[in-house]
Amino acid sequence: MNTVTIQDIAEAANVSKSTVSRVLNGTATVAADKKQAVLEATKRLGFQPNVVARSLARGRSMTIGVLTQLIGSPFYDTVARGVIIGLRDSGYSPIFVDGQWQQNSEVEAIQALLGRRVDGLVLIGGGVAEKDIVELCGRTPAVVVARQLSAQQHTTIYMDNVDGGYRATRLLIENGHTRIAIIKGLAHHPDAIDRFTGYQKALQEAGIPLDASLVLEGDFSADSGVAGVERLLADDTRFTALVAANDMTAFGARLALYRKGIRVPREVSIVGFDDQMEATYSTPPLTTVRQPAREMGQQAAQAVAALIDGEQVTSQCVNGELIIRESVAAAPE
Amino acid sequence: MNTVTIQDIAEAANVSKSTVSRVLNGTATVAADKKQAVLEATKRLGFQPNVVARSLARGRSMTIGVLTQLIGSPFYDTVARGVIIGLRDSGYSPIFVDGQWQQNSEVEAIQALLGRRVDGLVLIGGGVAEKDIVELCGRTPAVVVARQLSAQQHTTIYMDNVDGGYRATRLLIENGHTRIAIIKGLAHHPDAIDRFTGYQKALQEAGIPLDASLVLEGDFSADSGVAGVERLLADDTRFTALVAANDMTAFGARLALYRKGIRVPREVSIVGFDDQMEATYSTPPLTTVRQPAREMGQQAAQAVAALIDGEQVTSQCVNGELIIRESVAAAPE
DNA sequence: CCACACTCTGAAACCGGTTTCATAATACAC
DNA sequence: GTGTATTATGAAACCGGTTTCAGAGTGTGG
Repeated sequence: MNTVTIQDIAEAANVSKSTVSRVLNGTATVAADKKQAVLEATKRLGFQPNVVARSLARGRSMTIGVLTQLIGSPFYDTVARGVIIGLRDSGYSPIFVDGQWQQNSEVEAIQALLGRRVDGLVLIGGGVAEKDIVELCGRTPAVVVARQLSAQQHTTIYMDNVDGGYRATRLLIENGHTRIAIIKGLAHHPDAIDRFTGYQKALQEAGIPLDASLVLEGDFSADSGVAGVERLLADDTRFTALVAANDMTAFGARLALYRKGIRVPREVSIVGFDDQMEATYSTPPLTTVRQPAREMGQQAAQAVAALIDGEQVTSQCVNGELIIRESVAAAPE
Repeated sequence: MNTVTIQDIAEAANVSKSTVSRVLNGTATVAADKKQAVLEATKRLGFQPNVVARSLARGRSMTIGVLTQLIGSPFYDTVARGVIIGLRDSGYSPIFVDGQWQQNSEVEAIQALLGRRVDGLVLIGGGVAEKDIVELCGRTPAVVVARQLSAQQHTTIYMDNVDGGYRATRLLIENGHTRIAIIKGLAHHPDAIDRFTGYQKALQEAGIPLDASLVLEGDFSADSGVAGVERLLADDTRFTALVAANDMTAFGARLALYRKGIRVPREVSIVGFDDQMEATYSTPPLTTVRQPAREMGQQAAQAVAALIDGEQVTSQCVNGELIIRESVAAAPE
């Protein structure tokens, strides 16, 4: 049975609960012989302090609540993994809840975390309105990651997606492409909107008019990549390059092209977003804008720990990194 | 401030703590007017019960500890996701710790969970010896998933990897292949060993002698897929089909073949393991043995909840499902 | 030898809930 | 109308720790 309590130790060592606590936490000096006795009893009885009781007494739970959006892209998983890594050796344990990209379930999830009296919060993505976040969290330190917020009230760590979209498109233009299609992400998703903005910006800068027939709707899924390319082909829209909302969409697009016997990159160049693991090993290896997902998660973890310790933490905007592989080539004649 | 306690509600509603608790939990009948007053005060003051205190008092924390191995393959992530889904609406929240595939850190991780007085444990994969698991967990219900244990002491949910390896190889044989290479997973990983056993079994049954030059070491990574194929090619070993330890390895192998201009599946057929999301969209779409990762996680979650409720739960051995796509074709003449 | 400072240590209060127990109030039967 | 069963409710104990507080014991200085 695992129910060895501090009281049992106290009796075994012939001291009081208080003394046991002091020995175990090193909060005060204790006579060497008693200390020894306590330590011995602890070992002998296999005492494991009850974290729940300790949390209650101390008012700190030593847990960080993590709200994540697990459905869909591997990106959020990677951020979450980063949080785990960032928390390692910090003494905090993460506890995860899933927002499912739905506002009401996100709110519920955050409340569940708060009810557990987490010491801090990491919110990965999500769609809850900014002011609600502020209100919900109250005094609990929180950092928002992989999502851009306008308010200064929260520490946020995010990638500049406008810049990312711009650079992806820019790369294609530099390779001589002018007929550049784009398959967008979820219509209301800020990342998707920003990337599209970057796309437009690059086009405009190069004096290439925006052609609506080259702009396809999508939802970050591989299927929407397939559908986008099929649509382009069915409409007989000429294009020599493609910006995909993310790598999954790029994979879908690449498959649709493969099915039609269209060579990548000889006939069509592709750029993705995220740099998920498989991008390195797709055929051809995918050129993509790397989102430093793990690093962002890690930073978020460290930021929230710092916030709990009362330190000031500033928001971070990281830039994506263009990973050049083999899915982009010069535009065909 | 979020520190509204049950005491505050009691005062506001002019009743005792006990009554508040009874109203909130429905544990006893309370006069309608007092009930009303309590509910009103709860709402007005925005009371959120302190889960930590409640856990301590009830002796149940309503959390399930999940030990996962996050490093590496997407498979474990998917199982973890399944656990989250399986726990949804059960009232339990998962709390994750990472074992990093290292025995000592796994033990530490489990102890951390136990210290948090989790009500149950889900152990995903991992390498801790069986008897240690039994000893560690003590009275805490635990289920082991994605790992086969011999002892009956724990509920375990796992895939039959021997059968999986057998069926993958069998498929290739049925397609007329006799020169079937295999790139194995981590040397001491039970899944890898079992899959290789299945491979041998299929070969033997078909009267094909085992050729050591067709057996390559690997570690479940895409890189080991690349290396395996390069090795085969460098040694000039003839092969027309390839069993990969998992999908990532298959992707690596496929890329290495692509680099050499060897067509898949026309010249070489490939079978993978896992059916991770990208397998559907690789070029060509990968034929693979699907591990029902999400389902296994989900089942594990439900099993542990059932165990906590004192129900009997039996171990489950699920069979992998052969997902036929386009990476396998008849052996060339 | 006494006063005072300082070090250890145990008793008790506390964290915020749940649950037992006793009692007051009410209902019901006769 | 009295006795008894039943119901509603508050006081207090409890979960397992931490922390405050006060007292005992020891040491030092005058």
